[in-house]
Amino acid sequence: MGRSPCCVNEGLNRGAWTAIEDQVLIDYINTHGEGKWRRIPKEAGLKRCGKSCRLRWLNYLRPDIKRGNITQEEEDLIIRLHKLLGNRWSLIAGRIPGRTDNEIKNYWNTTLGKKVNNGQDDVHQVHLTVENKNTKKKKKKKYKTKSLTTVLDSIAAIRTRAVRCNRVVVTSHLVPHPFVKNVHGTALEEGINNSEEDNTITTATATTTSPSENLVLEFDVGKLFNVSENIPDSSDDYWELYQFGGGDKVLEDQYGGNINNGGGSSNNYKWSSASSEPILFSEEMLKDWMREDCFHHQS
DNA sequence: AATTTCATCAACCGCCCGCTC
DNA sequence: GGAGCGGGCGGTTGATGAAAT
Repeated sequence: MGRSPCCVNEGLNRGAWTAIEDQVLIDYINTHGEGKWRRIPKEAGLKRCGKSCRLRWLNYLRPDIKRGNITQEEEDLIIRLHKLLGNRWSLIAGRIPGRTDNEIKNYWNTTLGKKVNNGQDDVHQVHLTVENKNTKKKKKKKYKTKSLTTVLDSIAAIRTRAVRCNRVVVTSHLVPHPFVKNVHGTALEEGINNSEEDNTITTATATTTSPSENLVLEFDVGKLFNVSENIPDSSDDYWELYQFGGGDKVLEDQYGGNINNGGGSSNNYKWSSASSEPILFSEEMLKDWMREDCFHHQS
């Protein structure tokens, strides 16, 4: 049995919202509050899908939405958050007061994606010849810049949803990198040194039968990112973002975790969902993340 | 001035997840 | 345990105005 549609489309208005519709929605939500979106069209007398009402409210009508151009500070933050979180626009928007995920996503796709693109090397400078729908009648092809997401997708599979990352595949040509060497030393060929004294990643194990094969890292992300014990160094990016976003409380809210920050020894921090599939990262992301200055090496 | 191309962004679409029954 | 619902999310589309030709 298929999934029932979110609403009956017949007789519903589509496209841009009118000022009257906006006012009806605002009045209704001011009286009854947010939520129960599917009830709203019926009860407020709007000829709109409940989802459409939700979107209109969240992206446009909400009183706390900030209007106007994205500032330089916000832009920097978006870039850094995107580096950290990928295309998880709602999470990024959650760290930027007054901005919506839709707005940030649009801003990225139209402006920042290109900016960041221009600062990268050739792998991002991919152009595709595609037929533009608007010019179809002219039988003319033009170049259209692919979105960064699409470009990255063409390089490797990227899981953008919040997942429990417990296995990472590092392609063979990236394995002899300082990060891997520093963390695992000669363990690549001899088996991973899993002692707690000398490894930053103390809970990781890795398997490979020869140096030419892809390295599969398996680890317990809960232990790896035990925020109560391994608070990042105040000099690194993550710590800044962590502080900006409100620290433990935000992680708890966003990931549904239960963070023990009271000095106890238990680690019950959890991620929102689990997957046993390995996560593949693009070469560019791996290179960037493996920069020496990305890691705080414990002495 | 007219036409074409480009940039922007609100809105839509389809998928996913958590919750309830 | 599974079906269905409600809500959330990210990707994509299309209308519109600006800029270029």
